[in-house]
Amino acid sequence: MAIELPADYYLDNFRDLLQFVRSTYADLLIESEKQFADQLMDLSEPAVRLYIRLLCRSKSIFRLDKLHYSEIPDLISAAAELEESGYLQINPEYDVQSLLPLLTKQDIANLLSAAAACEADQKGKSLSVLKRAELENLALDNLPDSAVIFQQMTVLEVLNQDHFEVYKLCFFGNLYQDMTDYVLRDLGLTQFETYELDKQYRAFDSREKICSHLAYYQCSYRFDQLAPDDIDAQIQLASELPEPIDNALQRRVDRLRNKIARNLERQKSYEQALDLFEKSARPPARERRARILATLQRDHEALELCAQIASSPFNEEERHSVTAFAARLAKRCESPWPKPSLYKPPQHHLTLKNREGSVEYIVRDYFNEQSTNCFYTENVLCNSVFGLFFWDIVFAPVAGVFYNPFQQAPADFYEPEFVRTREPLLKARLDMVRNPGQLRRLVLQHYERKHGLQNPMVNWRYLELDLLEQALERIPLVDWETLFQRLLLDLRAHRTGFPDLVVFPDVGGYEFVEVKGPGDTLQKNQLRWMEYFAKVGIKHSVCHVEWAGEIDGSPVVEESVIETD
DNA sequence: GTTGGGATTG
DNA sequence: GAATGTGTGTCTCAATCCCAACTT
DNA sequence: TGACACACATTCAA
Ligand SMILES: [Mn+2]
Ligand SMILES: [Mn+2]
Repeated sequence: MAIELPADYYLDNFRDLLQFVRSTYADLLIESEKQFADQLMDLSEPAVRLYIRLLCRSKSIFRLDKLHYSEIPDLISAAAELEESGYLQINPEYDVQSLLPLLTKQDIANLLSAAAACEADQKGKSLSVLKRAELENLALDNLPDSAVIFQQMTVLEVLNQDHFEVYKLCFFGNLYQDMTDYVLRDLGLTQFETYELDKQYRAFDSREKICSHLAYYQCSYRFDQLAPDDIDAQIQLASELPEPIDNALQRRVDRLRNKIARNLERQKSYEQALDLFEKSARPPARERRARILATLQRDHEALELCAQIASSPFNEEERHSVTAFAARLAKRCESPWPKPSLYKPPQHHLTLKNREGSVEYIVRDYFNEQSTNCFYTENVLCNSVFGLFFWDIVFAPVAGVFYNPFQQAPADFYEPEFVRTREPLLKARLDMVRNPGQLRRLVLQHYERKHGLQNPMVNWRYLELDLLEQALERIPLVDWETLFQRLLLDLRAHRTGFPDLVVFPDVGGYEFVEVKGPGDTLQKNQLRWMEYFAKVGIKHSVCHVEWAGEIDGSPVVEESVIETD
């Protein structure tokens, strides 16, 4: 199914985005941003085409001689027109360092030997054995001025990228999506559910919010440019983070704070890390603070923080994260602390022959040779059935959560208010589970009708129909209900940690099995699912695998499958 | 001479 | 043998081109 | 370009 895009595809897409934002955000755009769109649309088509081509590429400077667009035969006049109207700079005043990425190794070597020849400074002919970075250093020392580069080539710099960023941010609500979303959709590669787009709902409802989000992305970008040991710059950067003025920004800023602070912690800048983590409201900020305090021997403060976490955890994950740590800490400073009771799931041990492929597939195939049918699904099964069953509620028309056609989920999907806002719908749907046939009907119906459409919980690639059929047949309705209930408690955190395998014995029933190869142990999120299984009576176990013929990795004469309990 | 990481394209 | 921290690989949209490191 | 699960190393407490 080769889908052809119209010849004007990138013009159309660009105009669509620009015009949407230009009209929807007329009250929030500043004058220069509006002019950016208005004047661009007055330029000749070849000029606009060239501008969009360059604007959608990842760098901002280009070599004219490397550009070849069959639909723009006269690049020179298009570029001249763009420069005339301020959308392009020809041969911008960049220093040698900024221009180097335009050059190949061969280019740099040629420039160097030309410069050396002029100065009668003979260097060895062996420039080509140097690595790229070494050549660049040589160039920085020996190429006096970017003029020598401009003698060899014409350079174009695309201007007004910052204005386009504003348009993209307003349109998508973020800066990680871009024009390729149009292409992927129109090629049929990622298809989105159709939901009502009300023009009154926008990603941002004030200029201040737009600016704050832009500032956040600036900081995020700058942090990625910094060296990990550049402590001062990171602290400075953290202090420049914008005040979070909506939930989305709060989430983004706190995630960046955590990222920076975690790095400071790694660099042993503990005090600064503590300060920054304290500004963050999101896990694992408090946990990290407690651990830092403990390494600083400030045990009582650390324990106090653990007590705070225990009494008002952000979520189950955060509460769980410090249980073992706090107990050890309490023992160290002889303070009282409830003894942590770790759930121990049922275990069994398998000795199998090692072969190519991951241990999960090996165990799956082993089970399939026994009298069972077994699938390696991890989170796919539970999440996908959830997504299919609640499909229309996920995409229910709630005010303000859909503002562009490229959303795979409503804006609030991973926030607690997702459940709060849709409480009656979710409750009614959950009550439907126990009615025989309803779950199966809705899941299969959505599997048919929505097949291939993006959904935050559905993984179409790994969700096979026979898995779905068997799971719906074997897993009792009450079990589905309890699985959904846990997912709804925290869609972000509980969508992970589901056991590797689902096993359907020929004799009936089912079981979730987590596979652990040599040296692997249960992760915390996996243990929490198992704890829950135990509480609600869902059969589950951990299957530890050892390799036949190996002891501690060295071969031993033995074979055959051994199973022990 | 191959390959592996990118950027670009539709 | 827990409990930590840290590093890796696998998803990737797929085809193509360019370029820089190399017997992988 | 992360999210997620796993692999591996180090440390520490019975
Ligand atoms: Mn797994
Ligand atoms: Mn596993």
